[in-house]
Amino acid sequence: MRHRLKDVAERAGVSVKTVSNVVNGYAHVRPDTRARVEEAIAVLNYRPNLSARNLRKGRTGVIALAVPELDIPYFAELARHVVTAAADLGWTVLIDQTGGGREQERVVASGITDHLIDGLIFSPLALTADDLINLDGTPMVLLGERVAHGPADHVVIDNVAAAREITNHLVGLGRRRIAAIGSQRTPEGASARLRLDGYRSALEEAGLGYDEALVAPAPVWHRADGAAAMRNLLSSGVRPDAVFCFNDTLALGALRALHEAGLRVPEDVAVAGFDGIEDGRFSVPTLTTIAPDKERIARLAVELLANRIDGDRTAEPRELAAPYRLESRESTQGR
Amino acid sequence: MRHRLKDVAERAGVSVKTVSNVVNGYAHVRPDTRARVEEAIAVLNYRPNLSARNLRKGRTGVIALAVPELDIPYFAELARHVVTAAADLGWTVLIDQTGGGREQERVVASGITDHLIDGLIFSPLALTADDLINLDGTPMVLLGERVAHGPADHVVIDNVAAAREITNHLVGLGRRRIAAIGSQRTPEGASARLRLDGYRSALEEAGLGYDEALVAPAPVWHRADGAAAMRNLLSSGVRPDAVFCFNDTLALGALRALHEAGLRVPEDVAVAGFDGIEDGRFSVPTLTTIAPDKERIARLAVELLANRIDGDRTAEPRELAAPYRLESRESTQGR
DNA sequence: CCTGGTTTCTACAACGTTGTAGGCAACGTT
DNA sequence: AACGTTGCCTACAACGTTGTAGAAACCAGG
Repeated sequence: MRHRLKDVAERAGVSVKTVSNVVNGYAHVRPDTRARVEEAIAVLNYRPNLSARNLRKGRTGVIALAVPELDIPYFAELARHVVTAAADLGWTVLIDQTGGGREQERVVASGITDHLIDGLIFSPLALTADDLINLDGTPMVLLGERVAHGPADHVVIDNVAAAREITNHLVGLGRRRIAAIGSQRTPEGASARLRLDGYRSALEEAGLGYDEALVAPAPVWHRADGAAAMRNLLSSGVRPDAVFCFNDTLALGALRALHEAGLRVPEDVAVAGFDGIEDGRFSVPTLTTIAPDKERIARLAVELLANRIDGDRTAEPRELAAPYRLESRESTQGR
Repeated sequence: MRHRLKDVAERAGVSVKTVSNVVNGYAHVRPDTRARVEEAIAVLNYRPNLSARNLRKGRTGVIALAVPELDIPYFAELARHVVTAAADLGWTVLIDQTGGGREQERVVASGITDHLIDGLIFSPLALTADDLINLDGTPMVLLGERVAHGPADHVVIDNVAAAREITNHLVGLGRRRIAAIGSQRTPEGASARLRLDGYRSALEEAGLGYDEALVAPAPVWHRADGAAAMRNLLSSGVRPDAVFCFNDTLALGALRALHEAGLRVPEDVAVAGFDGIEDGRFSVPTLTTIAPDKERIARLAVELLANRIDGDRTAEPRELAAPYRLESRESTQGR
C-alpha cells in the first residue's frame, strides 16, 4: 500500500535516482521525463520516507521545544508562536513537557542526542549551566532567565527593566504600599529574583523603601498560588494599595482573592501582572501587565537555532533581547 | 563526535550485532561481554540513531497530535494529557497546529503518511468524513464530534446529554429565560449543533419553549466572540436570566460583557460554560461548567491508537465515550 | 567419546534514500 | 571532422540499524 522510489521508477520507466531528482527539484530533467515521473508519483500517491531521507542526509527537519507545562497559558502561547515560526522554515516541532524538575530537564537536555531532532529550543526552570556543559553538540537555544551567560544561545527579555517599569507605573498612580507576589528563594527562581530586583530598585528610586512584609513568596506560579499568597498578605495585616504579581496567573489568582475579601480593584488595591497572556484581556477587571513580544521571542529563537544548525556550531553563544510592552488596563487604571 | 554501533563494537572487541543485542536487551549475551559493551557505550556516550532504527523497523515511536490551536485552553490542557499518556507507553508526541481550516486539516490528515509518525490523534474542526476515506492506512484516532461514525476510531463525550444536563441545572435554579451563546450554522459547527440540541430538548422538557431570539451565534469560540455575542443579546432587548455558553472561553467573554453592562452574575444573569478549563476556577465569579474528563479522553485516545498500531488495522472503527461532570460554581450558585 | 541441543556470537543483507562518478547524446566551436 | 561542453540519465555505494541464518563453543546424557 505504501510506495517507494523504486515503485515510482518502475512505473515511469526511469531509474530510481531520476525519480529522486524530480522529487528534489533537480534542474536537469527533461520536461517529458519529469511529467511521466510526476504522473507516476500522483497515481501511486508516493511520499518520501523521512526516516530514510534523514538517515542519508543526517538531518531530520524536526526541532524540539521543551517547556515545563503546556497548559500554563504563557507556554501555550509561546508554543504556538514557535510552531508557527518553525513551520515558516520548513520545520516540524516536537513538544516535550519537562514538568519543570531538574532531573527531567537534564534528561531532556541530554537525551536529545537521539538524532531524531536537529535542534532544541528549551525553556528550563530548574536546570543549571553545569547541566549543559557536557552535551555533545546538538544545537540548543535557551529561553528565559534560568541559564544566562551559559554555554548556549539565549533569548531573553530584560526582566529587571520591565519589573522596574511596571512598579513605576504603580508608583505613578500614587500608590505607596506596593506589595509583590511571587518571590522565590530556590535556585529555580531566576525570573523571580530579577523581577524582585526591578521592583525593589523602582521602590528605592521613588523613595518608598523596601519592606519585606510586603513581599509574598509563591513556590509555583499558578492561579491557586496567587490567590493563597494574596490571602496571606491580607490576613497578615499589611494593607497594600497595590500588588505587582510576578506573572499573570498569579495576578488572576490574586484578583480572585481580593474579590473574595470584598476589596475593589483598582480602587482599593491596584493589581499588575507579567507575561501578557490572553486571559488578562477578559478578566474582571482586565489586567495590567508586561507583555513580552512572544512572536518575536519565538522567531528569534528559531532563527538562532537555524544559524546553529546550518552554520558554525562552535561560534560564541549569542544572547538576544526581545522587546516587551507595558499594557495598562482596568486593574490599575479604573475606567 | 557522534558514535555509531561500529565504534562501540571496535572498542569492545565484538561485532556490531552484539552491541545491537546489548542495546536492545537481548538475553543471550555473556555477562562479561555485556559488561565490556556497556562500558564502551558509556565511555563513548553512544546513542542509537533513531532514523536508522526507524528505517529498519518501520516504526518511529512518534505519534502526532493535531489540534486547531495550542493556546485555546481546552486544547492546551488536552495536549498536556495526551503527551503524558503517550509518554507512559514510550511514545513521543509531535504537535501539529492546524488552525482549524478545512484545507489545512486535510493536509495534516494526508500529509501524515510521511513515515515520520506511527499514528495520529486528530481533533478536527472542519474536516468531513469524505476527507478521510482516502488515507493510506496511517492509524488515526479522532477526538470530538466533527466526524462521528467516520472511518476511524473515535473518542467523544455525549454532548447532547451534557448540554441537556447543564440547561436543566439552570432550569432547576428557577431561571426561565435561558439564552444560548455559540450556535453555528457552518459545517464546522458539529459540537455547536449537538449542544444546541441538548439545550433545546431540556427547555422543551421543562415546558419553557424554544425562542430563536435567545440564541446567539458565535462563528469562533474565543473570549472576544463570547463578549460580542453577549453584548448583542443585551442590546437586542431580550433580557435573559441565564446564559448557557457552548464553551468556557465564550462564557468568560460573556461574564466580561455582563460586568461591563452592570449586570450581576448570578443574581441578574446566571452563566454556564462547557469544557471545564482551569481559568473557570479562578474567574470572578467562578464558572459553572461541564467538565469532560480530559485525562480519560487522552488515555482512551492513546490506547485506541496503540491498538491500531500494534494490532488489526482493518478492524471496524470503534467509538468510545468519555465521562463528564457538571461542576457547579458561583456563576450559577451565588455564594 | 559421541550425539543433539543450547548458548553465544558473527556475517550478511536489507530498510529507502541521496551523493558521487560516470556514460551517452546532442550541441556549438575550432 | 574532431573537439570539448553541456544536458540528461544511470549504477553504485553509503547513511546506521536490525532480522536471518548459521558457525563455533559449550553442555548434558547416553
